[in-house]
This record gives sequence, C-alpha cells and structure tokens, in this order.
Amino acid sequence: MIISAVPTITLNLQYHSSNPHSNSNDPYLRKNVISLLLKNRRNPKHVQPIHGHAIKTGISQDPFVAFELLRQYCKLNSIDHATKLFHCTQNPNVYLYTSLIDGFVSFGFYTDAINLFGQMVRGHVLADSYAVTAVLKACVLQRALGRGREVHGLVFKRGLCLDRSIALKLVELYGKCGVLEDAWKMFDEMPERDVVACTVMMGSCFDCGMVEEAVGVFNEMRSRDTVCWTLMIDGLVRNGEFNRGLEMFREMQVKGVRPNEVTFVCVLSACSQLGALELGRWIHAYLCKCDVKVNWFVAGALINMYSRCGDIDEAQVLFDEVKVKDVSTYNSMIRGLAMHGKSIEAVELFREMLMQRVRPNGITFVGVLNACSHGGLVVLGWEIFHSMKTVHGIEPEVEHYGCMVDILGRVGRLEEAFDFILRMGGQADDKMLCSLLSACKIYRNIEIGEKVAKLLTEHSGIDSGSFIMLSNFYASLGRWNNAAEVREKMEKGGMIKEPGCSSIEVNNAIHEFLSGDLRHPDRKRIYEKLEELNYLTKLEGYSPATEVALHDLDVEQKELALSVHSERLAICYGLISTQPFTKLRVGKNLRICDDCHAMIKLIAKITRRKIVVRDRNRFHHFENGDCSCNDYW
DNA sequence: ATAGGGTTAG
Repeated sequence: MIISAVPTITLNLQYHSSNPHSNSNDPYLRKNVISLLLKNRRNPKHVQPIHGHAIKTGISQDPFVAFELLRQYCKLNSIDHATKLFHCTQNPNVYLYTSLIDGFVSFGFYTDAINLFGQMVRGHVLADSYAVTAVLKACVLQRALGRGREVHGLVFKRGLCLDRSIALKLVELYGKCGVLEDAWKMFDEMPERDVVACTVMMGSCFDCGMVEEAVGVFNEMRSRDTVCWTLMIDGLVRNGEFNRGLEMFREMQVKGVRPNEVTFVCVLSACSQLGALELGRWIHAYLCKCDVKVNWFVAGALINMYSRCGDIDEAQVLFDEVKVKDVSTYNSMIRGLAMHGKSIEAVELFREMLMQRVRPNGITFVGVLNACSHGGLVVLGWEIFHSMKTVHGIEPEVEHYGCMVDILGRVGRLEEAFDFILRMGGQADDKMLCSLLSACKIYRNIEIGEKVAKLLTEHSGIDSGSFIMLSNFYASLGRWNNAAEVREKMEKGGMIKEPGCSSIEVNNAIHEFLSGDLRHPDRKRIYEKLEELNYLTKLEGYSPATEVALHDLDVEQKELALSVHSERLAICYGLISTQPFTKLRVGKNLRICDDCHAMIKLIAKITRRKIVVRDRNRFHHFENGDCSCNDYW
C-alpha cells in the first residue's frame, strides 16, 4: 500500500480545515501561485516551497492550485508527495483524481490507480472521459481484463462509449488481454477510424498473434504514416515473420515514408534474429545517413544486432563509441560477450560498469551469470549471485536461480544443482529443469536425471522444447520406449515440435532451410555437397550418433533424418555459394544437436572454413575441428 | 481556465 509508505513531509499539512484565513477563492493568489509553479518548472526543488507558500496564504485548497501542485509533484518523481497532497485536499474533484491516477500509472502502481478510480466512483465524483482513459491505461498495463470490463460497463451506462480515446483504450485492452473479438467489436463501432485507430487495431491483432488480420487492416488504410508502418514491421517481427518485416521496411522506403529511430530499432531486431549481418551493416550506415540520432535505444539495438549476428568485435567498437552508457547499453554488451563465450570479458565489463557507478538491474545479472556459466566460472558465479542481494539490493528471480543451476550443472555439480531446484519448491521453471537435464545427459547421470525428468513431466508449463529435451535424454540412454512415450504424450497434448529452421545470409539475401528442405532452387547442388561431406567426414572418423534421432527408426533411417538437419543444408549452401575461406554465419532457431555439432567441427576442419552457428542459446565458433563452446551448450 | 493519441530489447 503506497499511502502508508509516504515519508513525513517537512511542511505542516494540518492546514485544511483549521486555516484561519481561507482564501481559497482569491483569483489573484491563485494566479500568483500557478505562475510561480510554471515559471520554476525546471528547478526540481521548487514545488515544496511553493506548496508551503500556498498553504500559508490559504490558497492550497483551490482546485486549480492543488491540481498544478499535484502534477508537478508527479513530474518530479515525488509520487509520495502527490499522494499526501491528494489526501489533504478536501473534496478532490475529477481533475485531481485523474492526475493522481495518471501519476500512479507512470510509477507502475497500477493497482493503486485502479483502486483510486473505484474510490472516486464510490465517492460520487462523476468520471469523465479523461478519468476513464487514465484508469483504462492502468488496466491495460496490468492486463486487468475483469476490472477493465467493469469500467467498460460503467462507460456504457454513461454513454461514453463513443468517446474516441476511451474506445481506443478498450480496443487496446481487449487486444492485450487476448480477446480479439471484443477488440473488433469496439473498433467496428467507432465512428471514425483514422490512422491512429487503425494502428491500435493492428496492434491488437498482432498482440493476439493474428498476423493476417493485422495485414488486412493495414491494407485497408487510406493513408499510412511512420508510426503505422513501424508498428507493421514490429508486429511482423514480434510474430517471427522477420523477412516479411524487412520487406515491409523496403516497401516503406519505396512509398517515401521516412523511418524514425523506432523503425530502425524494429528493423535491427529483425536482422539480429535472422543473423543478417550484411543487411544489418547496411541499415547501420543508412540510419546514420538518415540523420537518426543514435540514442541509447538505437545504440542497444545496434550492439545487439552485431553481437547476435556473430560480429562481437563490431559490437565492441560500437559500444566504445557510445559516449553516455546507461545500464541497458552495458546489458547489451555483457549479454553479447556472454553469448560468444567471452566470459572473462563479460565479467570484467560488469566490474567496469560498477566502477562507473552505473547501477546494475536484474537483467545485468542474467547476462553476467550467463557468462559465468558458459565459462565454467563457478566460484565467481556464486559470489556474484550472492552480491545481488547483499550489495545491490536486488532480489534474485527465477531466471537468476536458473543461471545458478546452469553454472553448477556445467561443471558436473549435479547434486548441488538439484538441491537448488528442490529448495525452490514449486518455483522452479521448466527451463531450469531442462538445463539440469541437459547436464545430466552430458555427465551421464541417470539417477538425478530421472528425478529431474520426473519433475519435468509433472511440470504444468512444459512446452515442446522441454518434451524434446526429455525425449532426447531418454534416447541418449538408449531407452527408446521412454523416449517414444514422451513423444506420444507430447503429440496427445496437441503439441507439435517446433520445426528446426536455419538461415544463412548470402549476397544480402537470407536463405532459410527447414529440416529436409527441398524448396531451394539450388537444392541439387546443396544435396550433392551434403553427400560429399557425409563421405569426407566419415573418413575423418565421424559416425552419426543415431541416438539423438528420436524416432524409433532403423539405423539407416536415423542417419538420413540426421543428415538433413537444417543447419547442414544452410552450411552446404554457404559452401557452394561463397568464395573459399569466407566465414559462414548460420542462425538456428533451436539448440544445435550433438550430432550436427560433431559434424560441423569436422566440416570446419575439412573445408578450412570458420563457421559461426548461433543456436537458441549461444554462439558456436567452429574452427579447425574445435568449437568455442568446448562441447558444452 | 486545469488533462488524453498509435510504434522501442533483454
């Protein structure tokens, strides 16, 4: 409860009823105080003295004065003072209620905002459209569908449903809460559906994963501005349609709509998820040409793009160029270093950040603990994990516990890792269990592995990735029956294995491959190359680890299923379509399997290529028969 | 006399 946390204000706030000379109607005093407030807006220390002045002169109860004071307190991040002022004001009007609701929202106190609105309604202060939009904002951010519906009911009774802002917020609410039909209903009833309304509706469709419906709205629009185009790109990218997002960006340019920095952030996100380094470089150059300010958001997006596309050195160059680095800038870089297995560098950067007095947040620790895990830095990992609470006052969350399980598992301290999970009780998530299961698989610890497998089976939030992990675990022990059981259970639950998909960028185009893909125009040469490599790697001593293929097939079939994994097809295409010795960069949506990992090490050796593969978790830099992950991932 | 718009990563 926020109200009880209000610190004592140095002012005497016992003024309201006992003030001997109440001047609450004096227009001169009111004007005087308000102009004082507006004149000194830039001085963060100005509100309290002026507030004191207002009390002394007896004008503080004036609705206009109270309103302006409250707004200024909110702007200065003094939500406590704002709250106190509100409670010291007699009969606060709808303006005062609305600005405090807004204040709560901007501080993330959504429940307080919603409660205050309720208090207002119960106090018979008539809500107007401004108050309603304010509380709906809180409902949207809190995903409070029930409360939102209540507000909708109230609005309906009052005949405010045709108000533009309210209708828009309701469209957004229903979209964000996953009830798209209701969003459509609101949208269809809107008297005017301009760019903004259409943009909100598109956003709702995207939030519900209904890509084609969003595209439908977009296509119907008469005029489209930068924001609308940007949302389109962002929506496609958020729904995994990276190439379509990039196409949209090109189309936007053809249509002569200027991209802004938000557009570039979205486009860069598409590049980084595709691993499209060349395109990303081009976008980088282009945004400089467009005079887009490289603010912290753009800088972060660029660092992410370079590191996620495999060029960690360029990410570093960019990072060094950013003059004012904030926590997110550091986070991007630390995470990038961690992904590339540059553990020491990541930890050093974390230390540097502390030296520069930039306060780390929860995400910083995910990055730095990740680095410890990839580098096998157990002691350091523990130390940093403990420092979270004791030094930095940050309560570790599930992800951080997950990192610790990862760190312990990686070095084979499986009992301790399992202990960690047990101590978390029901809090342990499936990612954590999977990470430990993967460690058990690597260290061939059946005993703990089975226990973890049991927990994982009972886990409610288990997704297809976890099922696959579980099935792989059993398969690696040769327990085909269990493996098949898991798979059957997964299929019965209506879950489909996310198809493996790899991409490679050649001559500025992204080529995507599914497992066993036959769609590529160069398929003939690709498969010829694959056969050649199958032959050559077998000469080098490679034998397909058929255990990783899940199906209970015969050996030959298993070999076949393995040999057409998407990353191999992408690599083969890279080999036939680039100059000798060119570095190949491949992106894969799932974790790379043991067999492909072993195979690619040999391919790198035989072809004398550097091959960088980014899988779901991290980067693998293959070179001369070895991988930067030291065979642990 | 007091106020509200749609797009930004881990």
